[in-house]
Amino acid sequence: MTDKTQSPPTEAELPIAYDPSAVERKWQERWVERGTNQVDLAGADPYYTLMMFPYPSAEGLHVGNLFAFTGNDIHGRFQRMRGHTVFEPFGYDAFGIHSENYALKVGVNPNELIPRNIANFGRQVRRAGLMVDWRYAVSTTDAAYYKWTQWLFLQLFKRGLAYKKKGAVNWCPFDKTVLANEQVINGACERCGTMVEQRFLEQWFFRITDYAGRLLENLETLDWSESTKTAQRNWIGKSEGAELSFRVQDLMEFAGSATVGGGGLSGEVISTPVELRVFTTRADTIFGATFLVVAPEHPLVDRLATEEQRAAVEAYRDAAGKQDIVTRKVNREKTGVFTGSYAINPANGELLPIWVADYVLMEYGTGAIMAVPGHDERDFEFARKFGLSTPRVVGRDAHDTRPPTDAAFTDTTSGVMVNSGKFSGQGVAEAKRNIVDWLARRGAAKPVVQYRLHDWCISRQRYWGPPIPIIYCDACGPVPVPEKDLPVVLPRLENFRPDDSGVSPLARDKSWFRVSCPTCGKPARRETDVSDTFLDSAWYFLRYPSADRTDVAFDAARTRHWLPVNSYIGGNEHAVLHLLYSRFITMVLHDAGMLAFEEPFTRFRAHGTIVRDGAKMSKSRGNVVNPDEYVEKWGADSFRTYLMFLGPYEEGGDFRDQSISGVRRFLDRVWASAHEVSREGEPAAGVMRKLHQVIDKVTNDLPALSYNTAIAAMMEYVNVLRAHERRPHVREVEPLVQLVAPFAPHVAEELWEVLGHHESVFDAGWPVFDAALAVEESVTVAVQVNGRTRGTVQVPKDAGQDAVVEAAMAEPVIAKFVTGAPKKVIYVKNRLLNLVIQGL
RNA sequence: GCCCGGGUGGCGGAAUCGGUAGACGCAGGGGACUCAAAAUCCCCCACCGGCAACGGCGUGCGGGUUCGAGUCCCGCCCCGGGCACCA
Repeated sequence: MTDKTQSPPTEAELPIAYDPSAVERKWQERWVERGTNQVDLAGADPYYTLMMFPYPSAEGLHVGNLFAFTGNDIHGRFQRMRGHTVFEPFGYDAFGIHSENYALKVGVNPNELIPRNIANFGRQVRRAGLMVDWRYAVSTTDAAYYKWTQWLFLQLFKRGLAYKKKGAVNWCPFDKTVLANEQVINGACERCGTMVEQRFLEQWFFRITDYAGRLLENLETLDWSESTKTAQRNWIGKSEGAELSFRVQDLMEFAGSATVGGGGLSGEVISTPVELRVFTTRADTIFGATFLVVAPEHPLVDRLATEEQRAAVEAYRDAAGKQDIVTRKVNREKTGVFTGSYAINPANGELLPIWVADYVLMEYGTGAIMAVPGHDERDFEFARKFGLSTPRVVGRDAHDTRPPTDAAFTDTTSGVMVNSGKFSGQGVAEAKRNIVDWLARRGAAKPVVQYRLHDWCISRQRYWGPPIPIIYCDACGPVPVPEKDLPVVLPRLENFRPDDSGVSPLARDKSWFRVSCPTCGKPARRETDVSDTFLDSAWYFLRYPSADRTDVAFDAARTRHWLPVNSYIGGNEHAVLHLLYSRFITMVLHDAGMLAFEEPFTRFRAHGTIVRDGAKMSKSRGNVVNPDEYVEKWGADSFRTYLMFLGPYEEGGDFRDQSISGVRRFLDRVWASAHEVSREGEPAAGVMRKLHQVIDKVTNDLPALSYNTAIAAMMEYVNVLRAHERRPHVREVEPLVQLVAPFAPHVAEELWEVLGHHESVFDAGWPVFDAALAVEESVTVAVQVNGRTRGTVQVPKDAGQDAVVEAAMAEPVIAKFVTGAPKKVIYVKNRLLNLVIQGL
């Protein structure tokens, strides 16, 4: 059977050589002619498969893009072959700083640059053979798209979910724009790496914090990668704790009909002591509080500062105000100053000095804390520096009462309360509940839930984005642009470079921003900020099925039919922001009665990243893979299949030039098999057995995105198929072509035609697994003696233990280790026999 | 510091429930075909010892549980990513 070469085929018998470029050109044209990739939006059994749409960079398609798209395409093609009507749309996320900075760098207006990039990107994507229905492609930069982004803003505005506030914001001095907290990485701008500064500007925010609880709870219902869910949970950052009130000594608050001022207090003054409220998750440690700390921006700072301390407090606050947000957030030595005031610990009546320190953040909790240096690392550090005491209130046991000396004792699981009055002896969790209850009864505590999540700042003082649809009128205030006047078209600006002024370049175009008020008709001016790119991408999945509609953002019937998205694939770099914002927007529209569901993506999987030679691809390293080159050399089918083969899809892998040849050889062998088929006689039982094992394997691997192992299984089958000196039977090859189709669509179409079919292989269904054909009649059972493998025996499938023991003892190599009667025999059917002689 | 991943041959990686570690592919070695080369086809390929049969050893390190551990438990080390004064 190795004599395949005995009668070499004549020239005429040689199969037509596989020429990928010819095959791919042919089928890409034919798909267009036949409308193969056009989805019937009213089709039955809809399946919406989505991938994160790309930013169309000037450098063109990156292998990482293609890796992501291909994985999604395979999923879509597979679902189609299984009988679904599959919608696999494509689009471009082309607004934003990334595009604008590049335009600035090369000196080309983004209005020209972006369409050029999109054209190039589209060409590359088409070449890769994606099953995209281009009739529903979108670009966020089209007025027909961003009209609805603006509409979306108005929906939030209408519901009080969009508001303007002046706040400390992250300002990138290089990009000259405000950044969301999410876009600041280790204190630096995520785009350019410049250290971010603090500025106070009027900004538009979305009230995503109103949805924090739902965004967190709903995660339980989603079929998402656990790591993505964890990232979202951490970002939302729920903390359950308590708000505690500390009465400030000798400081009163006046209410009622009282008047305060020149003439002193009037007779009917109602005065109450000022309460300083703190948030804590460790109410159990209240007996260990030795001081309080307020943030420099805390509204009570002025009143807390005593005469003697006023100068020091003001100096400290001013210095803190000049610092950028980042410096404050980075770990560094603690600083602070005593206000001169004291507060009363509601638990034991002790007087606690009140400090101002910038390690307490105004944005979180109440902007004030009770410091328990014995049991909090930061408070410990602060207490050390300023010579404050660090008593112990939680010990390893009831006798462990001496103050921690080296570090705070932060263990909350095993500790026992000490030095805590009547709560001493209780466990931490128990004490926490009891102390909050006890203080609550006296009006000094209430249970509170806090989130780390901040409201979403959507203003950008930049050019390349959708103008925020608001008009400012001196008489009427901020007025939303009436929906009938949308879109507010982004005007073409020749000078779109941002400057230090803190206002958008759009503020230079007077003819654009000067308008009359939609309400009163008086002269007014437009908002000149544009919105965050993340807003563009927070709803694009809603737009796709309705991309051809000009009258609505998303058509109700189509949305009902297609959404939520069945499968969403994307990069983990968007695991937090994009997915969180999309979920938020979906919830808002759900609450507005426009969507029946509140979660947009039923299933999400993050794909891995591709590195090359063990390192991230980057221009500076010179290890960037240009897909065009490889498609040219090996064909899109080989390239796609190789990308899926180089590692587990959800982990990515290492790109090696040499290794593509193995995948190409595999496709060559499939090609040859299809051209050599025989229609005579019957398929070989052994081949059919392997075939059905592989059908089963591939059918299970594809939904799990285990593409690399599916390909390995198909390779194994081809090895079996071609191991015999015979022409393969048509029934051995047809299912193979179907299995290969999602990976290598062009070759599969060609071979399907060669095998005599007229319809697209993607409309030919999926091979049906026949368990009876896949069954092996004999199996190899490993035989161990005392747990060490000593050999194998070939036995009939499902053989009983006695038969296997007998077969094993018949093998001298095994029997020689059996030195006595087995004390115990472990038999795992069809797998393993273990004879235990010694031990036990 | 905290939270996620991950560590298996020369390389990329398999091993679904604790059951023959290294599937599949690349690279390498040998052979067939060829005037020759490419392509194709066949064989070998963790490491140590051995001509071989075979034996030993082996999944980052150290312990443990088990008849049996890449897989489970405890304690570490290293690499990649995310968060980072969030009370």
